Amino acid sequence: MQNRESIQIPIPKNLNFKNCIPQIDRRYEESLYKVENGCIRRLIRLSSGTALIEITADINFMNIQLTKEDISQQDLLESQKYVLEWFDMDRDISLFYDLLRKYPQTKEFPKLFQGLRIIGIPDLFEALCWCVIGQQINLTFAHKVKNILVQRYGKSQMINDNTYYIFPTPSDLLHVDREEFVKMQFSKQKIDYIQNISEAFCSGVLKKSELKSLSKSDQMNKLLSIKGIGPWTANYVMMKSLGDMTCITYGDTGLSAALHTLFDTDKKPNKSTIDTIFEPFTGWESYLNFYLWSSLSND
DNA sequence: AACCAGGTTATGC
DNA sequence: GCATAACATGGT
Repeated sequence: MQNRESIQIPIPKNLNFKNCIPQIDRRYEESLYKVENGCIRRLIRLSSGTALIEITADINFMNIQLTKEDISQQDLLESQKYVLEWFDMDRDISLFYDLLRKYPQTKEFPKLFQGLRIIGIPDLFEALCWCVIGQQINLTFAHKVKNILVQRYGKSQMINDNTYYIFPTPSDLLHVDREEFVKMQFSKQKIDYIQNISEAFCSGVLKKSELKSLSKSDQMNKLLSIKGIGPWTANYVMMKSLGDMTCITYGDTGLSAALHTLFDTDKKPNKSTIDTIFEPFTGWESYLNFYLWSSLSND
């Protein structure tokens, strides 16, 4: 028997739910959540089982509807924590906005993207797999591959005639035959990477909570020690999953394009060029990186 | 039809 | 250390 409960979270300064939605609801197929009329629905994993959350917002509050069997206080707490992390709500970004206004290339950002937060990927394993899938292929295709993987190996639940999926766990993928991955259009190289990463989680080499307690350079080294995780992926997941605010996705196609357009750099700016541009944003590199990505689809 | 895509590893100088 | 090739295939 499904029960329903709701939670209200006051919306912090410089968080605009409506302006966050385009970052979640891209024009790609997506099976991990549904976005419709300003409402985001997705299945999430709580310690006592899965739950559907439906997120809406008015001017002052974010409203989270929880659907689950036997909802406990703990479930409500964990759901709230999930949303706070997903939307990076526990952060005051006004200092970042002050910095953006200082420079001609970014001074319009606070207006253009008012209240946009880094949209996280709370599941570290999902973030890493997404990086591997997306490596060197176009995003349309990458989303197709991800959706097939999710629908085939992720847990699903039917609620009110809709099927919702959760990204597969490392053990869900650990023993999937290579042939099955080939059918899903993974390259042999990417199959190795996915299996390496799954194994790292299953054996305890990689664990989000443990990684979060390490220093930045230790996190980086641990991630880079796994075959399939390079500098781009390490920075990406540290930004999107570990809450590190100082990440730059060097070599990233989108970042390069944005810097070329806005800062008149080479089409593929090198590390020192990028560092010079990011230097004044120390402590907010991830946000600048994220806003630069957003600037690509906003012309 | 050619070129590119939310990169990473292996190899060679 | 830095440049280059191989990976692998759909999208534009």
